[in-house]
This record gives sequence, C-alpha cells and structure tokens, in this order.
Amino acid sequence: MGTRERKHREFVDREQLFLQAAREQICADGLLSLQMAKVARACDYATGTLYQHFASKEDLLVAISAEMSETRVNFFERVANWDAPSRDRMFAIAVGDTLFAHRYPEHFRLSQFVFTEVIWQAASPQRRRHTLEVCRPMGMIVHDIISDAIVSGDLDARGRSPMEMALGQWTMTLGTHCLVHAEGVLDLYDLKDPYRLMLTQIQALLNGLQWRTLLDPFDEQVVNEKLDEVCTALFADVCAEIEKDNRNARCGSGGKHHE
Amino acid sequence: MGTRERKHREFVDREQLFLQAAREQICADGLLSLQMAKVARACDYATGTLYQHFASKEDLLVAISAEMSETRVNFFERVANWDAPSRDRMFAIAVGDTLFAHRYPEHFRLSQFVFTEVIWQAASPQRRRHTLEVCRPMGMIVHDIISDAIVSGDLDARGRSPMEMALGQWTMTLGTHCLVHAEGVLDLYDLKDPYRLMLTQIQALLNGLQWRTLLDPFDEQVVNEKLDEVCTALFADVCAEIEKDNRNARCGSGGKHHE
DNA sequence: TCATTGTTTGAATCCGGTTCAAAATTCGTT
DNA sequence: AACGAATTTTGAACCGGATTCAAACAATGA
Repeated sequence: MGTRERKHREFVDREQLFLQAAREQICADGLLSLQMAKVARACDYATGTLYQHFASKEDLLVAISAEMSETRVNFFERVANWDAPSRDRMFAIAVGDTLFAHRYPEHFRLSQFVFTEVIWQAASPQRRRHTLEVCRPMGMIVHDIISDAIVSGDLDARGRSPMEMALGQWTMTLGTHCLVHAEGVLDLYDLKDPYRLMLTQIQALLNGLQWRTLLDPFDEQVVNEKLDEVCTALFADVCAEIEKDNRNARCGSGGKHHE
Repeated sequence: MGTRERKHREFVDREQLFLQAAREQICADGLLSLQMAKVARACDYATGTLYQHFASKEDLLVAISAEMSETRVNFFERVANWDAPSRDRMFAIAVGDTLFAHRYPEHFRLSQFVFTEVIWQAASPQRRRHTLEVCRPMGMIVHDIISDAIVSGDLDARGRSPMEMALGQWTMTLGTHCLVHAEGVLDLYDLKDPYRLMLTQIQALLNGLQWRTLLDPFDEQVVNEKLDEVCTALFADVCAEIEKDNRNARCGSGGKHHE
C-alpha cells in the first residue's frame, strides 16, 4: 500500500513549503527578524507543526543553508563534467562560486551565521550530519580535479594529498565570502569588486603551486578570457539570470529585498 | 579640577571589569550561555548599570571582539617593527595570526560570530565604528609592508594597489580561521593542522605573485626554518606561553574551559 | 541645609522560542 | 457506517532572558 509513501511525500512537501517561506521571510525582513510563528502562519500551519520538522529555530536555519548548498553543489558538478584542462577546471570552481554568490547573495551571509558555534551547536545532530553530507561532494569534486591534474602531469603535488593542495584556494574563496559580508571592512581600504580581485589572486596561487599551464595573473586580458570561457561554457544561464536580476533585484526565489 | 577625569577613569575601569567578566563567562560556559544579568552580577552591579556601557548584548560581544583585536594588532606591530626582507615580514603576518589563534582560541570564533549580519547590525553604530577603527592598523601595517616591497623592488605590483596585492593572503588566513571553527568540515576530508598547511599555501601564493626571494613552498625544511625564524625573532614569549598552555589549558585570561 | 542633577538599582515588562494538553483527524476493525 | 485507538495538529500557556524605567540614591553646588 502506498499510504505510508503518500504521507511521507506530503511531509517532505510541507517541509519544502516551510523552507521556502522561511527563505522568503529572510529575504524580505532579514535574518534578524525571522520568527518561527510567522513562518508557520505564512504556510497556514500552527507553530507546533513547524516543530515537527525542525527541532529549533537554529535547526531551521541550518536546514535552509543545507538546501541552498545543494544548488551550490550543482555549480560544482557542472565543472566536474567539463572537459577542459585541470587548471581551468580548478579556476572554474572559483568562478562558479563567485557567480553563486552573485546569484544568491543571501547564501553566504546565512552560511557564515550557520557555521557559527552558537547556531551550529543548537541544531540537531542529524541536521548537522545531513548538512555536512550535502557539502561533501563539493570537496570530492575538487579532490578529483586535483587527482586528474596530478596523474596528467599538470601538477606535482610533491607527496601532498589533493585536499591539502586545495586548501589555499578553498580558504581564499571562503575568506572572500566572509570579507564581502563583513560590512565596512572592505571600505576601510576602499577595495572594490573583491571577487574579481580574488580571481587574480587565485591565478597567482595556481602559478605558485606550479600548476600548468602557467599564465600571467596580472594580465587582465588573459584572466578575463579565462573567466568568459567559464561563463559561456558552464554558466551561461546563471550569467543571464544575473544580468536580468541587475535590473530587477530579487533574492533566493522571489520577494523583495529588505531595506 | 580632576573630578570629571576621575569619573571618566572610573567609568573606563568599570567597563574593563565588565568586559573581563564577560570574557571569562564565555570561556567558562561558551558563547551560547552568556547572560547580561550574570555578567552584571559577577561584577556586583545591577543589570541596568551594564546597559550604561553597552547598548545591547550584541554591543557587548562586539566590544569584546574589539578589545581582543587590540591584542591582535600588537602582533602585527611586532612584525611592522621587524627588520627583515619584505617577503619574510609578509609571511610573519600570517605566522603571527596563527600564533594568535593558538593563544586565544576563542577570538576567531567570537569574531566570526560578531561579523555576522545579525550581531553586527544589532551593535551600536559607535561601537561598529570603533571596532573598525581598531582593526584598521592591521591593514595599514600590511599596506606598508607591501609598499616597501614595491619600492625595494622585491615585488612588482603591476599597477595594483598594495591592498589589492594583500587580498589573497588576507582572505586565505581569514578563510582558514573560518574553516578551523566550522566543526566537522575539516574532518570530512581528514585534514590535519590547517594552519601549517596554510603557511605552505601562502608561500606558494607569494611565489605566484613573484615576491622575491622565491622559495620552495613544498620543502618542509625551508618553510619550517622561516617559521622558526619568525617565532624566535618576534614571538618568543607567545610561543612559550602556548607551550605552557598546552599542559595547562586556559583561555583569554584565566578561567576553565567549558565542557 | 536643601535643591538639582546625575547615577544606580532591580523588579516589571516585553518578546519570541518552545511546549504540551486538548481537539481534530486518520486508520483499521467490526 | 460506526467505533475507538493511534497519530497529527493546534495554539494558548509557559519560560527564559534581554531590556526598560520609575524610584532610590549619591554627588554637586548654592
């Protein structure tokens, strides 16, 4: 009998509904003023029902972050399936992440908050485990790119494991996301367009790792060509949406920005 | 008459007292369970008095972070006054930060939380301004190192501003701090000793930027020598304290760790 | 000494997350 | 269809803790 399955599907759908509503509220009024009761109300359910799905407010926040991460993983997968030199794919990972950041500006803000001890520890252990599981493929894809690079001779890891080699680029992108969301910090030194600057620094890093083929990271022309190549080959749709959004500011999926 | 000054000094002292007590509570019970009333109580003042100093709980957290940052600035200053090649000084900045992270393990956890939109926006504008002001010298010191590098010919910035050149290392250290505090993430790929790995990646980055004199970032020997040089020349005291703490785990300034 | 101004106090208020007993619904059985 | 057990939903009550603010207190100065 399919009654158990139907129940389960309905449950999943409702969870989706809650997540969606919560995301919209965050986009509309900011992380600050997300309220459990409002989320439930918006979906025409009682507060208690919301708690059938999420052990706490923190748990809900982590769940949203995990869901967004699935989309992010999709960006990584595009790169994984791209037939291009290993170094270009590694670079494409970074480019994808900057596009993702543009397309879903709330994601890294939320993610930064969610990985904070206070929030992370207040989420349920299952939720934490699931979230890490969702994120794992991103690392694995990078891992595989580096393995390819090593076997193909593009990179000499000198006995380092692939993830050890990845750490520089990983932390650089992560740090850039942080910096972008740390209001006022970039202004201190009046830095513009941090993501573009990051891509230059990443090219420099890849050079420093002797990842073939080397290129001149300070040649705007060259880096822009690489960038465009990635955008058209892998992220044409995303770039188009970003273009569109530039007129018609949106966020997550629908709803107007708060202040 | 010095009565106004005395008043003011007492006020500053009391603020210090509150900050100290709050720091201790965070160390003892975690960020999670910091309570305004408890902090006031611990200092034998009423809750309201605490609110004379800090507009809100968030404001207090940001204030703690700013105070810790002053210590961090001191680490940067040691490097600023060090007579060594520009590249070694740039590297020393990163080393200093890893030592700082070891010495004050709570700082970056707090800092990550504090720069979160939710907390940052809930602090008073004055507090935010002051905090940024406290942090500014760190950037300026790095700025000056890079300027030196450029004029001395160690580095060709190719028209980039010093801070643009700094961004790679900056984000890499920042990202590493984030990663270290994102519980479970490093375990996913079973990465050990992220700070040490970061130093290797930074050397690779500096090579990629063509910052003279180049060295082999994968030669453990070479990097360790650089590392030791910085530790003995600039951070002997800190390293000694870290040694000591390794036996006798402490935090901030006194008080036992929570769970 | 007394009025004025400024500071401290902590009980009362407020807010929103969380709970849970009651109400509603579902489901299997007769 | 009717019944009752099991499950789900409901939302008002509960609770913890941040924040406020009127009253008490202390300092200043005329």
